[in-house]
Amino acid sequence: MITLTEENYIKAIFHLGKQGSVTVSTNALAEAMNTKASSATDMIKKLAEKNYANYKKYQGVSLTADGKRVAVNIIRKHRLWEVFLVDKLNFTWDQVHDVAEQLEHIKSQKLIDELDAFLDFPTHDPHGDPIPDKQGKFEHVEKTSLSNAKEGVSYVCVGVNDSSVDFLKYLDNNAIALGTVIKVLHKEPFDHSIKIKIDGKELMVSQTVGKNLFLKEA
Amino acid sequence: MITLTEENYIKAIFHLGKQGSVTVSTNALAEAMNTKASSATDMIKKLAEKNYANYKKYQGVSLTADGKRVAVNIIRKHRLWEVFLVDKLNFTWDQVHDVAEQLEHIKSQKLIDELDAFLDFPTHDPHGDPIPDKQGKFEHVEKTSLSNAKEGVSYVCVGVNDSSVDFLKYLDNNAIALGTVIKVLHKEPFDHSIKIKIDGKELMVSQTVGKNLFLKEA
DNA sequence: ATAATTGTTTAGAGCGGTCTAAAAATAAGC
DNA sequence: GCTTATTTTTAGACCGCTCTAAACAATTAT
Repeated sequence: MITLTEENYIKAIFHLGKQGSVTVSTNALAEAMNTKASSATDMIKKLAEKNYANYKKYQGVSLTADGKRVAVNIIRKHRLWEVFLVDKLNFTWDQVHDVAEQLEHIKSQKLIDELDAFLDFPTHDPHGDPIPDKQGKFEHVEKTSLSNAKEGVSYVCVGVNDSSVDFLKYLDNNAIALGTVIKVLHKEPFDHSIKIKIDGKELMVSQTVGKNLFLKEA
Repeated sequence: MITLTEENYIKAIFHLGKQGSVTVSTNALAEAMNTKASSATDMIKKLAEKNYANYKKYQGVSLTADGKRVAVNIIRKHRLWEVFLVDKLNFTWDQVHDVAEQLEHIKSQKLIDELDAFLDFPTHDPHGDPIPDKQGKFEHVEKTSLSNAKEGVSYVCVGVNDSSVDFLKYLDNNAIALGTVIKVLHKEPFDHSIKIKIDGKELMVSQTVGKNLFLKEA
């Protein structure tokens, strides 16, 4: 039996380490989980014990095939529930995260299969992230952060990294949503702020925004 | 903060003690929770501490107004989820219980309000039990068990007590569902089995069935 | 290359929930 | 009413997950 907390750690390792294949430091994991390094160490040991993680002392942690399977499954559930909340229950994209964090741990294969069908097999969640299919297959989107985008090029917004309520509200206030066309006008070397054009209007965004907004070339 | 386990104990006290107002013995509670009496005692103390339960040593436990409010809220969530699973996700009434037991603990007021609206404010769950409204109001159904029904009288099936998979499957196999009209032909004093008529066909059922099937007069 | 800093692990403890074993209170039998 | 049986509570322990404090390894600086 896999425990709630174990699932959450596995998910964190997956996200921090680019699908769990890159090794993640104990501190980074602890920070992501809002716990202390010692707690992370204990959990890492347990995950290694149960064959969900690869671990060598002082060398960080990555996921085994089993661990990745678990992670992808949770992510699938999380994102399907997000679609449900937005499409059927009138949630906005900044309201879904906390609830989906709870719903993702419900254990029932039939539930998730039926939900998938009920939602008509969606491929992306409300933040633009791809939903793994039943086999765990991911459609990998070619995306770059706004910070790494090229001056003078037009992009389409395909996702966000930070999904905090504040950030999503900021985007709403500035008319940035999935599918919004964004042209990069100028990248300021001094403070890494970026001047962009949305729907004819110019807008100056900070480095923080640049790092958390994902685009693909239009 | 109220814990998962606390919620489950409160729910059990509510169900065992006729809406939580009747005092429940430690053993009965422990049995319902599949744990030992010592564990139940500990939890009862904690619930009393937090003002969810009335407790005097060796005198059993009942719910305070607060405790009842919590219980009703969980039951509301449980039953709404059951409706969702059956109406929207093609679950049968014997498949919903375990999943609803998990879903009932999801914390989000908006979630349950929206779900209620999405399901068009249902008043009963798939087992015929009433769903408390947002204010916790219960429609109390006048129901008797088949065992207590009178010979020669016709009834309508309005609910079940035991919602084990086996029992619900048994009912399905014998074409008994909510709304089914049942006429009580003869109650056998010797083994308390009961002869009933459903849809023109006669059927003999055991005392166990009689105790777990709820009817109201047609 | 040695010292200082940073990152990681261990040791020991606490909390929530469970258990067993034993003690205390209540209920039942005669 | 006294004894026996049952129910309930207490005491002490363990597991999962967390913490702090201290030890240990790795990295960086000088």
